[in-house]
Amino acid sequence: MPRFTHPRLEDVPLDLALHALADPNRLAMVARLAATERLSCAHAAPCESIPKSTLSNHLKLLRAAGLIETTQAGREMINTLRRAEFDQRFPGLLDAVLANRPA
Amino acid sequence: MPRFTHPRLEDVPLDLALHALADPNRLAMVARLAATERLSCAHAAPCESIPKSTLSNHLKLLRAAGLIETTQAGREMINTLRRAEFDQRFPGLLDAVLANRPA
DNA sequence: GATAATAGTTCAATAATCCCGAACTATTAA
DNA sequence: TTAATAGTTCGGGATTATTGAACTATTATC
Repeated sequence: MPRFTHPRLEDVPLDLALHALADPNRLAMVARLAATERLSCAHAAPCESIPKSTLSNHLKLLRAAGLIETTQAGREMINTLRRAEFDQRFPGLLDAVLANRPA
Repeated sequence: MPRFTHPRLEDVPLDLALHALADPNRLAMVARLAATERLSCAHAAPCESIPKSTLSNHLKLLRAAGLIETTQAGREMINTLRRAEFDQRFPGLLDAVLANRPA
């Protein structure tokens, strides 16, 4: 099973971070993680209708953007927001984005 | 000659705004406009090497995102940042993005 | 005025990305 | 062992991005 590689935040360019956030589904997942701390991939999904492979791809993108960390726990993958690190790298950015997210 | 249509900011979804900003060239243009107030398309370009058609397309995207307004002045198109409107629609967002932009 | 130059748009074709079903892997449950 | 679960990876079709070439409108020059 894959052991994921997580980038150092200093290696994440702003563009990549913005791109990761510039999608309703991904942003919804980030918002959930911001509120919930730990979520399996399936539980992080914004809705049931989104296919597994698409979801997996979204989470991969969020990982590459330094937004989430994924660790294996049994047969689940547990995702957490790398909030402190992300906030240190891009001060105020995630707050501003989340604050402007539609309800 | 085209008379551009500019969206009402309330009709601009967050995703579109973030997507518009999630590109180094477009973000550089926004930063220039934030500093310079009025720029023709060519002068808004972040570098010489970027082709005209690409530049035109970038500016179209920025318009669609409610970030810039383009008006014709002679044979130039003058672009200005719709900062007040954008800030009202997405409070703190543009500030946060610009503040985190690489130098 | 005609001609050329300028500033940018639009079009069309190629390149790069995204999405998602199908097949696969690893772990737990029966 | 067999089945179920949780997710990844792969491949191809659909979408989007990039850019050269042709075009349009405006100003400058002769």
